[in-house]
Amino acid sequence: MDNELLLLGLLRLESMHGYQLNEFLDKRLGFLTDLKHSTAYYLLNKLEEKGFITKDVEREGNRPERYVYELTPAGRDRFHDLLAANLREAHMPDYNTDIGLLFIDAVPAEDLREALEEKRAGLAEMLETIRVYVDEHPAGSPARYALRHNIAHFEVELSWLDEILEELNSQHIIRGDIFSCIQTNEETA
Amino acid sequence: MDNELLLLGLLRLESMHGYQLNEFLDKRLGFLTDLKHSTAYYLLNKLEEKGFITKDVEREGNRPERYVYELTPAGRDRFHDLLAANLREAHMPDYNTDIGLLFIDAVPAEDLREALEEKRAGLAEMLETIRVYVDEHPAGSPARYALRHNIAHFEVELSWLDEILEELNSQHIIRGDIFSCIQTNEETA
DNA sequence: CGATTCATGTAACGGGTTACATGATTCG
DNA sequence: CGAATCATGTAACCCGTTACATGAATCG
Repeated sequence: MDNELLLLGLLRLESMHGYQLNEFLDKRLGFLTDLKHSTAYYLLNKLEEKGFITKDVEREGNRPERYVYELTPAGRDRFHDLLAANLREAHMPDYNTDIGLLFIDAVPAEDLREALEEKRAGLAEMLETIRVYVDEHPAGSPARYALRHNIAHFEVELSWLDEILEELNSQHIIRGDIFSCIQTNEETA
Repeated sequence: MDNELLLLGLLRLESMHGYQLNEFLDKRLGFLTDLKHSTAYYLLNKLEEKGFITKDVEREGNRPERYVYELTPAGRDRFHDLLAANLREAHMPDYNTDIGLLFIDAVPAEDLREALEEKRAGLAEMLETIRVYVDEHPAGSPARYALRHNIAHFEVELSWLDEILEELNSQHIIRGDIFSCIQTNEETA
């Protein structure tokens, strides 16, 4: 759904052909999406079938033909619906990362430290590449909001890792395994 | 992969049958996974095919038959590999949420405020249910680490939303649209 | 006796990725 | 001339979800 929103949102301001969209996504929105080329083409076809966009054939010089997509009124409605849903919904911060954490008692302290240091280095590197971009975007622009949001999460991640690493270095020992999890009366829907 | 890790990690300490595993996941690990019953059964079969676990038929009284799974040595190796990978790899904090943020210039300020307030309320509620559990887990236990990690991310999310809401309330206007994104020389792999 | 629990699955679908296919054109 | 760019896709697969199916046993 979010990918659909992304495509509609781009076409809302400017009609584009698939290749052009993919270029934009790669080169200018690389910091907030990984949408693959084939996925984009696939989605464009689907959106056209559903009547949210229309396809126009175009050709520039002797280059291959290209299909320029334009938002329809129905597409504009769809965009607003998806946008409202995205802004309204609270969604869980990803917790799959923490699955490994549950089993740290199975890893020798030295290996654990090494692994987490590596993770930390990777995160720090990602953060640095993002930091460079944030200042290049105009203050108050949506992109800058998104980038700062991202940075905030990277920072928690890093300080979180630092906390664990510090405890590891101070001989702090992890007590208990996964079975020390207590019963949580999770309401079943 | 993370789900596989989770199942292997549970079976590492105790052989279990599918239903029992699912119960444990629902009632005691609900705060860090959403793994569905059918997915768990499917994964168990796959893990058995691959030789990471063995299946034993068991029956208690007149209850339906059940299949008790036990980790094999190959499974133990697999567990350690997946765990090492999980602990080592740096993975991007989810950015799909931010796609909506890119288009906030398309929403009237009042609607935007309302939507974000709703998101905020949802997040705050989730956070409260988690907070209750954290104190009930023994200090230094893996589960507590995971819970606190989760809480930290919820907190950034909330203060992040508060920041935006504050700017909205102080008549701060968002300038520029998605096309104000600059070119980021993302290295193509 | 009806609902819930115990226990295991299958079928269809959804969303996305990877790898592959195609073919002209322009660049070095 | 070979490589990269322009331009669009298909096929196979992967991981996971939803909805459905089954059937005995126990609970209230």
